[in-house]
Amino acid sequence: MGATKTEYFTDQQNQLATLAKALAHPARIAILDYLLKVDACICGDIVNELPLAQPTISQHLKELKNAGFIKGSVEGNAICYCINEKALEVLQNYFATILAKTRTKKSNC
Amino acid sequence: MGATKTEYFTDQQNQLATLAKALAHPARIAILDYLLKVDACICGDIVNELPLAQPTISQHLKELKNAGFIKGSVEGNAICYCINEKALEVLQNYFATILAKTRTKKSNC
DNA sequence: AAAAAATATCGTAATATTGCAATAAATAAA
DNA sequence: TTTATTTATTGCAATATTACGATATTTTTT
Repeated sequence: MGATKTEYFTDQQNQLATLAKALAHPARIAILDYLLKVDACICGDIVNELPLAQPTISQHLKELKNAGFIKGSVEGNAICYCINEKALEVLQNYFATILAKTRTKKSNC
Repeated sequence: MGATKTEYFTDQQNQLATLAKALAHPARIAILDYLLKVDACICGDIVNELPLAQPTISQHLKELKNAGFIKGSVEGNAICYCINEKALEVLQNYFATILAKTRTKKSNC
């Protein structure tokens, strides 16, 4: 017990849950907020911006990158991060779809 | 260490992270899928539909309800659950907004 | 080549989540 | 009111996440 039983769910269900999990921490939302604000991609700046240690930020960036919310490119001895539309599109599409579906149904409870 | 430092982030950041966390499990996505499919609100049926024990389903339903994704109403000795648009609207709005913002910026990395 | 700067990784302690058996609570049916 | 039905709660073991010091890695600068 204790482990999520992913094998019992569909690929789509697991994918959406994985995307949601990547956003399930305020620091990762804050990182997206910051990247949206500064547009240009920074990295060590995020460490200065948020009250978390460098290894912690690095770990959060890795999760956002793995999930497809950001991308990073080497730039000198730094790494430049910025928003990746990919994961956002999947979620935006999901919520738009189920909201539309819900609205046609006139919820009855 | 080990605990999320919510006090260091904005209310909005914490709220979005909380909503995302509620969806960060395939069983909870599956519950939403099922509620969308059957429209009418069932409850013990979800236990029959998913390969998880009743207390586990009950716990997942509680999390979805607390986050605002579903609502439940007493119906005889059963409880009828159905989709609640509230939380969906917040997320749909969030993703639409940041996707639009991202697209105006022509990501540069 | 050595030192500096920027990130990533490792190891680990603290905390949170997941899943379920056992059991409680609440209402319906007999 | 007793029994059945349905859902919630409790307690706990297994697993996952969070945070960070120490350290490794990579590239730039000197």
